Amino acid sequence: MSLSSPSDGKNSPHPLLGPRGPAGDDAEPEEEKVCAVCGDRATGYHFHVMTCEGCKGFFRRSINKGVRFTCPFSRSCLITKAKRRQCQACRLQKCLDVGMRKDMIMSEEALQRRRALRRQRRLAREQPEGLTAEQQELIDILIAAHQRNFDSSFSQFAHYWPPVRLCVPSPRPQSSPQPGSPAAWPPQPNCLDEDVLPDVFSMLPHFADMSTFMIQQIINFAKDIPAFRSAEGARGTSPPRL
Amino acid sequence: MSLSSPSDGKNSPHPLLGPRGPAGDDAEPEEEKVCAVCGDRATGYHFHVMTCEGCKGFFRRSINKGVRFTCPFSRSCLITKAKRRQCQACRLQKCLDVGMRKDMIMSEEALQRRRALRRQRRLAREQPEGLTAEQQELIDILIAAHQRNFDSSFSQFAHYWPPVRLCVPSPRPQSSPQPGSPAAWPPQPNCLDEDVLPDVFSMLPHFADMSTFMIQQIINFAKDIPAFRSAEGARGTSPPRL
DNA sequence: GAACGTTCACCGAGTTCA
DNA sequence: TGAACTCGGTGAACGTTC
Ligand SMILES: [Zn+2]
Ligand SMILES: [Zn+2]
Ligand SMILES: [Zn+2]
Ligand SMILES: [Zn+2]
Repeated sequence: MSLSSPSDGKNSPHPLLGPRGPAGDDAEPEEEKVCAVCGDRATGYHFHVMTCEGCKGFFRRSINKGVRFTCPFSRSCLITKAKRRQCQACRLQKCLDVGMRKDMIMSEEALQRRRALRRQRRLAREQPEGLTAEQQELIDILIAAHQRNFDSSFSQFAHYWPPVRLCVPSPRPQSSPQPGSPAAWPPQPNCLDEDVLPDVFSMLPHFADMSTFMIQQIINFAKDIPAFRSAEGARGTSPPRL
Repeated sequence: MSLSSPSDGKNSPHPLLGPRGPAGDDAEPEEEKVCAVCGDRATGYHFHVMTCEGCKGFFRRSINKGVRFTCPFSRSCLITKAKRRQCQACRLQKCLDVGMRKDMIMSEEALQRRRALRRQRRLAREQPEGLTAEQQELIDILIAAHQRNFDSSFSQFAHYWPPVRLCVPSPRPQSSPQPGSPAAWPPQPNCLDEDVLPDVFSMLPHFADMSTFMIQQIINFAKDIPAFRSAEGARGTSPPRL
């Protein structure tokens, strides 16, 4: 098998994994699954490389701790299943050589979020919450509508940069930001002098655009709620087309 | 994200417009079915764009969960079949860029309605399914016999008016109803005086007639039920001839 | 048949503990 | 340290509706 070439067609999902292949022929579940680092039995792809459980954990721990190992020998130790624990420096080097990617280790911040989310879910699962089925359904509808339509990161507002920054007219010879570039935000306090106030009016069309967008979001949210639609039908009022 | 589409040949105007391929060669396997997002084999239009099953599911899940992905790189990752799982942010961005429409994802409310309707139909379909064929047959027989023999409007009782109304002997010079005419029913309260009680006995023949009619109806109903007929044969009892 | 949703093994991250 | 876990994302296969 091609040695762990980084461009390897790792897309081989073993089409015979299903109903077992020991039909008699091939008779070889034969695991090409060999750790690219130490040669032990691999358990799958870990950080983009087929490795064993040991090298998987070793790589994550080493990278996360950020320690720098030192080889007591000539930095060319052979890494085998039996000797992999002898030299951490060469083991880690081998991990990197075969292509294990440190960027596939979750960041500490991502971990925090994941842990918090999981704790939350655990709690919610263990607290039955004496709610009616209808109540739970309504809650689900509201949550889904909110999640679908609320841009929690406000990334859509990136399309609504003002044509000219408010602080540009400032006499200060500051680092003049390029128009439209997302730099120097929020505006510096010195930008709030009243000498720039007249320009505020020139921003009105921009504010109008943003308001339109926000109202659109709210309408989309409301459209996902049956109570709103039924009220609309009863009153014959239709949401404005935008 | 205009620059994230170097290999973005998704602008192919019509991969398979119309029933005939452009090649003219009939019997064209036409593997123009390529996912506009990742290049994998597409399975049809999903949310307004020709995509594979993976991108279809990914798009629905991502939108419904409302999560906001963050690209660990420069937000210009190439999306291919092999690498599409590497960066969810760029994959979702590509989905939106090629025109996948989030408004074609069913809202939670629509899903709940769909699920409820399906449960209802399933239940209605499986409820009778829980019965034996014989049981279902017997139910049909009973219903048919009932519908054939039960006079749900009691219109037949119109033939059994008493020859003389109970309240006729009353001294009151009321509107003496013509015999056999369906008027002034139910009897007025003043007819219930005990001075008319002796006349009740004169009604006995009338009651007998009515009872006879009703029993007749019941017998006719029973005759339409095979279980009754077989019991009759076994015990040698025969229904009274009327 | 097209295009929605649903299901459910499977995969690979992290996590636990001897 | 690593074998054995938890668990959420993934996507091929499938069910349903029009
Ligand atoms: Zn290993
Ligand atoms: Zn070494
Ligand atoms: Zn795709
Ligand atoms: Zn990216």
